[in-house]
Amino acid sequence: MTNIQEVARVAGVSTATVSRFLSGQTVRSGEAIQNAVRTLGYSPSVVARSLKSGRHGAIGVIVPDITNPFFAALVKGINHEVRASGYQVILGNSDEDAPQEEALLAALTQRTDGIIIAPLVEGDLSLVRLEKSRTPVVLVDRDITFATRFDRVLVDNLSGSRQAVEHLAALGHRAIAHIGGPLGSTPGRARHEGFVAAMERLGLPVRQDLIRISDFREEGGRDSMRDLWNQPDRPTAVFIANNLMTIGALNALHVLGARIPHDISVVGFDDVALAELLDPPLTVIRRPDIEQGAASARLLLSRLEQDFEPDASLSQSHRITLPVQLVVRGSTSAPAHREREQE
Amino acid sequence: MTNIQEVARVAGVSTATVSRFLSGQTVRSGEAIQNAVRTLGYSPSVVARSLKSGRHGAIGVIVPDITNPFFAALVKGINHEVRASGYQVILGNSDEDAPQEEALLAALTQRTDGIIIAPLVEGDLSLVRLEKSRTPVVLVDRDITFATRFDRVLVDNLSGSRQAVEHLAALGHRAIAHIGGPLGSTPGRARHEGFVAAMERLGLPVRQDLIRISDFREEGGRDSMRDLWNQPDRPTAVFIANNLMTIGALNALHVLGARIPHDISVVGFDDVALAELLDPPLTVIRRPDIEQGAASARLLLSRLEQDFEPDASLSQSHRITLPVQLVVRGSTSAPAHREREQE
DNA sequence: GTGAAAGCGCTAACAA
DNA sequence: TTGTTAGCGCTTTCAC
Repeated sequence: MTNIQEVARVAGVSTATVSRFLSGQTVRSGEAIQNAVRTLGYSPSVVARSLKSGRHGAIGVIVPDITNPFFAALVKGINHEVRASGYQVILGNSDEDAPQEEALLAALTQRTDGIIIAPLVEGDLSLVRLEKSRTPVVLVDRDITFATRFDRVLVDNLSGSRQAVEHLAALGHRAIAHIGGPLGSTPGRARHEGFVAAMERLGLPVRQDLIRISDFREEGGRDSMRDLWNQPDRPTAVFIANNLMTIGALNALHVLGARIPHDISVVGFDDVALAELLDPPLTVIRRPDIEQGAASARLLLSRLEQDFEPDASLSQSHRITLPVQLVVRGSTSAPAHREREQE
Repeated sequence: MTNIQEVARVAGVSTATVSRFLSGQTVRSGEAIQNAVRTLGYSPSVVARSLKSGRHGAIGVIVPDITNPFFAALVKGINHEVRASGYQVILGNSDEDAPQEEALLAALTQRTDGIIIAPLVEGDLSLVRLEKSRTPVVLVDRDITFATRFDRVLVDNLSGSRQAVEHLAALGHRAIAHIGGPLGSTPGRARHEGFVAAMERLGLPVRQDLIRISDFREEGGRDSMRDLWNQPDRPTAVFIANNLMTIGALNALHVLGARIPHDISVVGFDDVALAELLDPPLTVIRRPDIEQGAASARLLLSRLEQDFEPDASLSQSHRITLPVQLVVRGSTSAPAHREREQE
């Protein structure tokens, strides 16, 4: 790789002049430098620049599972928002694995100027040390219990669960099951809590035998659903805490020969691309995904701008909560065997 | 951020000794250094290390669209394979946009030791200069027309198209439409060529009015399908070149009230998670996705190892082609109105 | 406007 | 085994 010295030599100037020219200052020998740069195919070393300046021109994004369409859409929203800012978006996938997340976080904080992260769990240890540093961090979709310094963009999970339960209850369901995500994570915990709270508020029984805490993955949803189905006293409806588990559960029900919604009503959290084309179309709690990414990117970018100003530390941390919405399609109906409920 | 000098000062040794200790050599004052590191919360600057050593401990992955489940799965395969190697995987999403791809490539080649990329087009200009450098590059899923230096992991697109056409022809279809991707990209070109070649080999008419070249995106598939459906002389079957366009096309047919496969048979390229739960279940060409990522990662990692050896440049570039497979489900059947074909 | 020189944090000779 | 020192490529004072 050619370096700035060589350019300086070819152009017959000092490295300082080349550097100035490259940063947009007007210099006498601009043309000669331009030529030298082109001839040598020179481009400045971002590593050396980073070392010197402490800035990287990049922001890091860490998601727990890039194969989850929700996070893919989130990233899309971030990309779109950051595009014009001059920053590069660098993405890391922790694959729902704590050691990987920790390694990623260490790697990306050293290579970027700020981080957008959906932490694995609310007690995420690898974020503790970050709180003391001055790196701007935005938590997206998943909260942590400490770190008041960080900005946050979340969705109203409690409301989502409530809408799902109220919808099912209004149809006449009492034996409503829940397949939840890890209770250590924000969406897992909040959707579970919202489910329990809504059931209690409506005077419906919260039956532990109808609650399965799983892992936000397709296989987990499949196994949990199969398990619920094989109970002696089956539920007439199920509320599933994310898209991948819903897909798994639908596959399980398909294999088991269950008829939806006749045998069981299904509400998923997160819309999916094909929801309307499923047999039957899927009733879901829908939430903004691209917009959630965009909001977190805007928050981070404004922090980065702020960093250049003296009174940076004064500004409060922001917390944005986006609304969610029930979308009723064909996978929910009144329970077929109402009499079973009377036992 | 504390640096190595401070650690040295606290431990009462020189920076060189600290550096040696950190790189695993045995030093007399190891314990004191260990303590200083812990107390100060020190971790070495990867930027400074990179500048000094020229190595980054990371590999870059550039995909055209992270919201495409195929690429998400590809990334998963890469992650899984790289996990134990000590390298970090850093991901970039070019969003099917050439300037973004170029910027990403520039950014990642400077921050990583090697690149896995699915280039936008076969004449990708931003890869030209990389060929001259010594950065290891693996092309995955999409080829380029130059650059014999690079390794490649592709799938047998021609065979995929042939299998799709033969399946439809065997059912009795003659008016087979094709919704293709950009002809400048490998999968777009190869699947289109495969379609035309298979049609000709079977003596079926290749009707230009039944071919739409689109963009691999959901909206493109939807628009193309609507367009085909509104033709005076409709096709009885359609072969669609990727998953996202297939989803778009299915949505369009749903809105138009078309019955699948009665009114039109559909074959998609790429399996989708919910294919079996669709109404009707979707017939597709399936290909290995995770495995394709894993293969490209293995190729890159072996290049990186090679780089430490003297005769690195001697080794040939590799080319791996993975097979694809027709999966027949419910979206294909014999055409309903055979008589229309006789006109 | 320009050049000399210091230094960002680290590692690898080279001496001791 | 350890310390001294040079230097990776760049930017930015400070003199001129």
